[in-house]
This record gives sequence, C-alpha cells and structure tokens, in this order.
Amino acid sequence: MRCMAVSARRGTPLTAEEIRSTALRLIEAGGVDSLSMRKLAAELDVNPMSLYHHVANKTELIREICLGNVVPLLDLPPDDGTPWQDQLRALAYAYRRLARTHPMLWTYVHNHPEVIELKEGGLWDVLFRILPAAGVPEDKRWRTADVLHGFVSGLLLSETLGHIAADQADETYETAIDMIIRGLPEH
Amino acid sequence: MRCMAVSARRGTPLTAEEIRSTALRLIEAGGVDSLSMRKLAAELDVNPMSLYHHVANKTELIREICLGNVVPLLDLPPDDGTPWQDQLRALAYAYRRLARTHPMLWTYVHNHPEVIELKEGGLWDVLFRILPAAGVPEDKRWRTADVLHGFVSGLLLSETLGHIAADQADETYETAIDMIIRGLPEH
DNA sequence: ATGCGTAGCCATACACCGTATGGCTGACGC
DNA sequence: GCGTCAGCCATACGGTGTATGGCTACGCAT
Repeated sequence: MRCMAVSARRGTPLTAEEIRSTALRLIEAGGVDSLSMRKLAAELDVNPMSLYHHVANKTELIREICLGNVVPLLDLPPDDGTPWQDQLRALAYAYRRLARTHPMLWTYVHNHPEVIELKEGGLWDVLFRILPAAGVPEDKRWRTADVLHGFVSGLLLSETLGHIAADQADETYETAIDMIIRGLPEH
Repeated sequence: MRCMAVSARRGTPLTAEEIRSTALRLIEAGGVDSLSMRKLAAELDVNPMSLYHHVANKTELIREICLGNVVPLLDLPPDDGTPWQDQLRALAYAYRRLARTHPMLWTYVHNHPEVIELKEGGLWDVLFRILPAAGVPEDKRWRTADVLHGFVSGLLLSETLGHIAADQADETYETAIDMIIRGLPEH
C-alpha cells in the first residue's frame, strides 16, 4: 500500500524483515563484531538513522534476528514412538545443523547470555521428553539437561571456531553423541 | 635502575607486567569489551599512547595476558600412580578453578580462537596420558580429547554465563564428570 | 665535554562506532 | 484545509583503536 514518505535513494520503504535479513547476511559474512549500523545502512542504501525507525537499537536488532530468523530454523524431532536414543541423536544433529547454518551468530549468542536468556525454542521440552525415557530420575533431569546442553554447545563451539579438524568433524560429533548416550543411566 | 625519561604524573616507568595485571583487573571487573586502552591508561595514570611502547596493540595485549597471567594458573594433576578416573577428575576440577578465577577472560577466549589457537598449556599432554589408561584406542585419542575439551568448556561456559543455577553448579559439574567417565570405554 | 642515539612519554589527529536530537516531507483522517 | 504522524535524514556528541611525529633526559662513544 505504498505508504508515507519514501527514501530519496530507494523506491520502497524499509521493513524490519529486510533489515534483519541483511544484517544476518553481513554477520555471517564477517562476524557479529564487524556489523555496524552504518555499514548495514550503507548496504541498504539508506541513512544510518533511518534504521532506528524499525529497530530499537543494535542489541535489540540482534536479539530479533536470533528469535525471528535463527531459532525457528531448529527442527525438533517429533514424538514418534522411536527409542530415546534415536530421538536424542536427531535432536543433536538438528542442533548441529543450526550451528553450521549460522556459525557467527551462533557463537555470538553462546557467550552473550543477555541475548536469549530464555531457554531457546522448544529444545528443552524435547529434552524433558527424552530424559525420563533414558532412565534419568526426576530430581536429576534439570541437572542432566543442563549438562547435555553445555556439552553439545561446547563441542559445536569448538567445531565452529575451527578447533576441530574439518575432516574429522563428523566422526568427532558422532563419537561425542555416542559417549553421551553411553553416559546416561539406561545405557 | 631508574631509566630514561619518566612520566610527568608517575614516579616509576611503566612495565609490561603492570599493564597486563591492571588490564586483567579491569577485564574481570567489567568484561573484555569494556576494557579500552584509554580507560587502562587512565587507571595507570598515563597517556593512552604510552601503552603502545610496551604492547603492540590491544589484541596482542589480551593474548599476552592469557599466556602470561592466566594459562599458567592451571595446575595440572601430576602423574602419580592414581587411577585414570581420579586424574581426569583432578584435571576437570583444575580447569573449572581456572574458569572461575577469570570468568570474563575465559569466556572471551572461548570464542575468539585467534587468541590462543595453540592448544593451551600442558592440558593436552595430560589428556593424552589419561586416555590410553581409560582404554581409548590410539586412533580415537585425538577425537576423544577434542570431545572432552569441548564438553567441559561448554559446560563451564554455561556456568560462567549464568545458565546454570548457582546453587546447583557444583552438583551439575559432578554429574557431568561422572557422565564423561561412564562414557569412556573402560567404564 | 660534547654530541648522539634512543627509551619513554605525550599531544594531536583520523576514521570509525552507536545513537540523541530535532527537522523535513508527504500521505492520511477529519 | 488542517493536524497528525510515519518515514527519513542531517548534525552532533562522546566513545573507540591507533598512526604520526615531537619532546625530554639518560647512557655512551668520542
């Protein structure tokens, strides 16, 4: 519906989604730290201050990208009747796919807790569906869920940062998930 | 030996060690990102540019702090005759002590790989001493070492960032190490 | 003694950052 | 016609890392 005053240099008005996806592209191209409101504005062919009519500030922008453009990409395994081992494996690999799709943002999030302090997506629901089946007693489920998440995040962080040889990454991850499954009560 | 021209506002000349320890203090007080050369200089009662006669630049300064003032604090378990489980546990707890001593720098390092790409301290030597005793076949030792390091780092990151309830942190870590030990071949 | 090299320090300046403030334009409801 | 307001932009402020070059005063060779 072609609304309001329109940029001098652009045909169509900005949208929050356009800003987010462009920002995400810049982030994945050069890291979160290399994203600046000014570069983002230049990429969108717009004055830096125009961005602030669509996003509150930079950190809020990043938060919205995470919640709107990244977290939803995690496809959680359904609650079919398959053994808990298979479901846990599926969850782990979905998580890895997410990390590899947006490595820069993923590493950023994993040490800027303020971005998503809320437990991400339905991941924890799935974990709490799996753990009882794995024989983890109720009073240890929270603890175990934290451990599993910490383990997997840490390993993915190592991989993303290049601490793990690229040609070994697949086998390493498999080894890791096997180790986790073996470590749960109902081996 | 009181050498050369001396600061107008200070009695003694700067030293690299003084710069590093002050920077480390500021980092642990407010996070790595809040450290600036200007604040650091102010804290040392010196002109910002004076720092550059003792350190190459900011990232190099941080690297030197890690290598000189943090990594050496990791006290690796000795090669006494104790079972590998005990040695692994000792290593894990030494690592945790380090993370809790310098949480800010620790989290920073764990997603700025360029800082210490070199495998930190003698940690890996100890791991490679333990893994054979734990029954890990030679062709899987590197992989397993990567996994263990990723796991433990990730969990400590979670803890440091406050994702784990403080009153549960001890038990959670214990649970984690138990799980790792159970997951290794020679349970 | 005298002059020089140089270690240590500092003043200035540049390019970049996030964003507060306030003003412009033009579409809309009344 | 007119007020409101969405969208955009120009300017400015205080912060950042650090390049450049100049100052001082010591140690040393002459």
